[in-house]
Amino acid sequence: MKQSITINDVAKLAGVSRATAGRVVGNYGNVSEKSRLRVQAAIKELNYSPNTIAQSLRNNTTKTIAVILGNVKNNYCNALVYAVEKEAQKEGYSVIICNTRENIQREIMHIQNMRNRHVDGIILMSAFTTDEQIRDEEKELYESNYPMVFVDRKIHGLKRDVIMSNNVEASYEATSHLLKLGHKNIGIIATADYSTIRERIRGYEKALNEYGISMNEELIAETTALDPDEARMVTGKLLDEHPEITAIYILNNSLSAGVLLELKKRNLRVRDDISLLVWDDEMLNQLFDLTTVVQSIDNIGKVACNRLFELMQGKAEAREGYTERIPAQIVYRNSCKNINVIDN
Amino acid sequence: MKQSITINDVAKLAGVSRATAGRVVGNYGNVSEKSRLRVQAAIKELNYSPNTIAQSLRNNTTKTIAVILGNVKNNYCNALVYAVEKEAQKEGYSVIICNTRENIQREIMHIQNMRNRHVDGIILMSAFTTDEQIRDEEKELYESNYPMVFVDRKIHGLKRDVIMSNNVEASYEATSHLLKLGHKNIGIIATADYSTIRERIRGYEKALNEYGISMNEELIAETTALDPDEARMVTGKLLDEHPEITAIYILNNSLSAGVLLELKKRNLRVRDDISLLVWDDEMLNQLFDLTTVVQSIDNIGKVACNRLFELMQGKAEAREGYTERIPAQIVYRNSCKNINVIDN
DNA sequence: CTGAAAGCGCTAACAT
DNA sequence: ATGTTAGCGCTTTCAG
Repeated sequence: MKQSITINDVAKLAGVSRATAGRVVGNYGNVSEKSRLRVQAAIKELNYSPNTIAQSLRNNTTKTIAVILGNVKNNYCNALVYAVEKEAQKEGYSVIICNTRENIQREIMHIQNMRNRHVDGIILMSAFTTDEQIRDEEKELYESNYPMVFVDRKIHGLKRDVIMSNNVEASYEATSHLLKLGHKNIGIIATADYSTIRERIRGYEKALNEYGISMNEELIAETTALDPDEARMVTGKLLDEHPEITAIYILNNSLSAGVLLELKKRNLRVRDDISLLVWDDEMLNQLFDLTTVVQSIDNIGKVACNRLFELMQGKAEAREGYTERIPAQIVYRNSCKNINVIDN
Repeated sequence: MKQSITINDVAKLAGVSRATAGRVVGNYGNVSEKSRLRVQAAIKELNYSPNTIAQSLRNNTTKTIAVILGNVKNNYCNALVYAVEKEAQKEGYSVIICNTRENIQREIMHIQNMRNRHVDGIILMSAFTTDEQIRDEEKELYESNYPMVFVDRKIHGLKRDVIMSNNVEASYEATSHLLKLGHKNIGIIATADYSTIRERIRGYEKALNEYGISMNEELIAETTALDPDEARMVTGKLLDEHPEITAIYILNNSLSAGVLLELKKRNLRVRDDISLLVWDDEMLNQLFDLTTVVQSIDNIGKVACNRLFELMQGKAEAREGYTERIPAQIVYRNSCKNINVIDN
C-alpha cells in the first residue's frame, strides 16, 4: 500500500498550517473564508480523507462496535447482525463480527481482543449456559463498566443490560394455544440450558399448571447444539418413548428441519398426525404452514444498539442491570389440530 | 470508559524504561533475564495489554479486514462471512462486516470508509451488475492496488482477483442432467444480470445446444431481488405463459421457497408434476428432496481470505486479474423425473 | 484568525 | 543490555 495523503500535505498545498487545515476538515473553530476555500481546494485536489486510526488514538473513540455471537450462519444471529449494522451505520459506526462457535474460551478471547482494539462497545450473545460459572480471573471482562449489552441470553448472577424476547409470556401463550386445542402431552425439542430456553420452559410449565397438568421432564428432549441432525435423532427417541405425544413444541430455530425430516420418515403428517408449534420463522414455516412464535429480531438489534450508544455516552449508568423485553408475536398458521372430543 | 493502562505504567512499575518494557511485550531485541521477569510481573499485576490502535498507527497495519456484501441474512453471504472470519481469526485478524443491500452508492461509501479505517484488505461481493458502469470518479476505488479480492461476482471490464464457483461448468452439468431425463422446456428463475447468473445461463445454453435445442429467452424469468415473494410471482407468470415447461431450474438460493409456494398453491407436486433443480443447499432442499448444485462456500471464503493475505503481503501482484474457480458439487436427490418416452 | 507545539500509545533506530 | 528520542497522523490548547 502506497503512502497515504495526510493533513500535512493538504496544509502545505493550501499554504496554511496543519492546525488551520485541521479546522477546515473537522469543521470547528474560526477560519477565514479565504483559508477555508484554499484548504477545501487542496482536499479535493489531493483527494484527502482523514486517517481514522490517528483520529481514534487522539479522540479515544474508534467509531466501531463489536457483535460477539455463536455463529452467523444461524438465522437469529445473522438477522441480529443485520439489524445492528444497519442501526450502527446511521451513526457512522462500523461493526466487527466475532463467532464464538458457542465456545466460552473463544468468547473470552474475543472480548479481550475487542477491548484491546478499543471498540466503543460490545453486543454479546454469550455462550454461557445457566449452570456454568465465570472464573474469577475473567469476571472483570463481564462486570467492568466497559459498554456492553447482552442479547438473547443472560448470564446467571450477573447484573447487566439484556435485550431479549418476552420468552415466558410468549411461551405461555403458545402453550396455552395447544392446550386449548386439547393437547395434554406436549413434547419439547430444545437446546439445553441457555437462559432463553429455561424461560420458555417456564412459560410452558405455567400454562400446563393452569390446566391442572404438572410438567413431565421426560417430555423435554434436549439437543447439545443447534443441529438439525441431532434434532432429528432426539425427535425419534422422544416419539418412540412417548407415543402419547400429540404435539411437538420446538423452542429454537434451526431445529424444525430435523423434526420435519423425522416426521417425514415416519410418514406422520404435520397437523393431522401430530401438531407442531415452532419458535422463529424460517423459509420452511410458511411452506409447511407452521404456527410460529416470531421474535422481533430487528427490534432487538435496534434496541440493543441504541442502548449501547447510551452506555457509551455515559447516559445510562443508572439503568445498569436493566432487562428490556421485546414482545414476540405468534403467527397462527395451520399446524395445530383441534383434538378436543366433541361430546354431546 | 476509564483510562487504560499503558506501557509507561508497566515500565514504571517494573523500574525500567518504556523501551525495555516494549521489548518484553513485543518479544524482540535483547533483555536481561532479570528485567524480563520484572516486566512480566508488572504486566500481570497491572493486567496490561497493548493498545491496538496505537500499534496500528505505528505499524501501519490494523490486523483487520472488511467483508462487503449484499446482505448477511442471505445464506450465501453469511456462510461466506463465517468462513472468512474463521480463516482470519487463525492469523489474528478481525473482520468488519458491511451490508450494501445491493446498493452501489452504499457499496462505494463502504469501500471509502474501510479505506479511511486502513483495514488491511477488502473482500467484496459487489452490487455491480453486468450492464452498469463504474463512474470515473469512483474507478480508483476498484482499480487501485489496495488489497481487494472479489467474491462470487466480477465487474465487467475490471481486471481483478475473483474467487467464485465454476458456474458455467456446473450449470452445464446440471442442465445436462435434466436434458438426459427428457426435459426440453426448462424454465429458469433467477435474479437479473449479475455476472454469476450470466455464467450459469451460459452453461445452460451450452447444454441445450448440444442437444440441438436453441435457448428460448422467454423461458428465463428474472427477479429484481433475492425475494421469495417476487420469485413466487414470477414463477406463476412463467407457468401461465409457458405450460409446456416440464422442469424449473432455479439459479439462486432464497428463491426456491417462493417457487415451492407457488407450486403448492397450484397443487403441482415436485417431481411428479414438475421437476426442480436448484442452486444452493438450504434447509428446504433435503426436506423436499431437491436435486441441488451445492457451492463450496467454505472453500470460497477460505481461498478468498488467503488470496487476500497474499496481496496484503505484496506476494501476489503478478497474479493480478486472476480468477479462481471453486468447483460446485451436484447433489442428486429426487426432484427430477425421467420423462423419456419408453418406446418399443 | 492563525500557527506552534504537545501528546494520544506504541515501536525502533540510535546511542550509550 | 538498556535508555533516549523521534515520529506514525491527528486534535486542540495556548500564544500571538
